[in-house]
Amino acid sequence: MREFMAITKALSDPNRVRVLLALPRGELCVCQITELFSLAPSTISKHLSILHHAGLILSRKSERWVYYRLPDKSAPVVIREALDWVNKSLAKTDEAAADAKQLKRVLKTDLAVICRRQNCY
Amino acid sequence: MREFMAITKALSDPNRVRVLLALPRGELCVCQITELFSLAPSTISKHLSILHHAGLILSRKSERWVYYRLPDKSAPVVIREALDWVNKSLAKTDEAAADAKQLKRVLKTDLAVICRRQNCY
DNA sequence: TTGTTATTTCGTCATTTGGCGAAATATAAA
DNA sequence: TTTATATTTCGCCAAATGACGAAATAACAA
Repeated sequence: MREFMAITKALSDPNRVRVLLALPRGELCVCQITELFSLAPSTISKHLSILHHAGLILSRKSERWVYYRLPDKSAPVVIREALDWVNKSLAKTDEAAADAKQLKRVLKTDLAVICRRQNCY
Repeated sequence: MREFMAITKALSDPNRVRVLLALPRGELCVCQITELFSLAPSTISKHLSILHHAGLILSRKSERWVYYRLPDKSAPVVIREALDWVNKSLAKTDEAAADAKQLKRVLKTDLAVICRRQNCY
C-alpha cells in the first residue's frame, strides 16, 4: 500500500506526468528536462527525486550529468502497468504532442549550450 | 490531460483508494463508508465527491440514502484501466483484508443503527 | 591546488489538501 | 405542517505540496 501510494502521489502532479511522457524516446539528463519544461533546476530535481523514489524512473550518472530513463520490462508489475496506463492514456494528447515538439528542439541543441543557459535562472 | 489528472489526484489519497477497494463487493451508502473508515461524514462526502468527479465511482439516490458504486464495463477505458490497476495491485494487501473484514461487520449491522451512530461525532 | 559546472539539498513562501464541526439542503416520517 | 435524518456545503485550521533562490555537493578542467 505504501509503495502504491508513492506511485499515485508521484502521478498526481502534471509536470511529473509530462516527464514520464518525454522519456519513452530515451534517457534525458536533468538540464535537458529543465530546458524542456522551463522550470528551475531545483524544482525539476525534486520532481525527478519523487518519480525515482516511486520506482517510475531509473537514473545513471555519467561524468557530470545524471540521466533519467524509464525502467525496462524487468520492473515490478505495478510499475509497468502504471507507466503503460499513463502512456496509453496521454501519448496522443495535445500536451504530449507539444512537449514532443519542444523535445525535438532540445535534442538538436548542444548539451553544453543548454546547461550554460540554466545559469540565467 | 485534465481528465487524467483528476483521476491521478483522486488516487493520491489512501482513504479514497480504500473506498475503491471496498466497493467491488457492491454499492455502499455514505453512512456505511463513514462507519467503515471512522471519519466524519463531511470528510467522507468530500472524498466521494472527488472520486465521483474523476469518474471513478457512480452514485444513486434512493429514499434518504445516496449509494456509491463502481462503474460498469461501459465506463471509459482510462477509468476501467485505473480501477483494474488499483484492484490488481492492492486487493491482496493486509490493508484491504482488514477493511474487508470490517466491511463484513458493517454489512451485518442494520443500516438504521449505523446511521444513528453517526450523530455521536 | 583552484575554478567551473551539473545536480541536489535546504530554507522560505504561497497554495492546496485533508480533517473537523456547524449550518444548509433534501427527503421521509409524524 | 413540523420533526427527524442522511448527505452536502461552508468556513476554519494544521499539514503537505510545489515553486523558487541560495548554498552545498560532486565531478571534471585548468
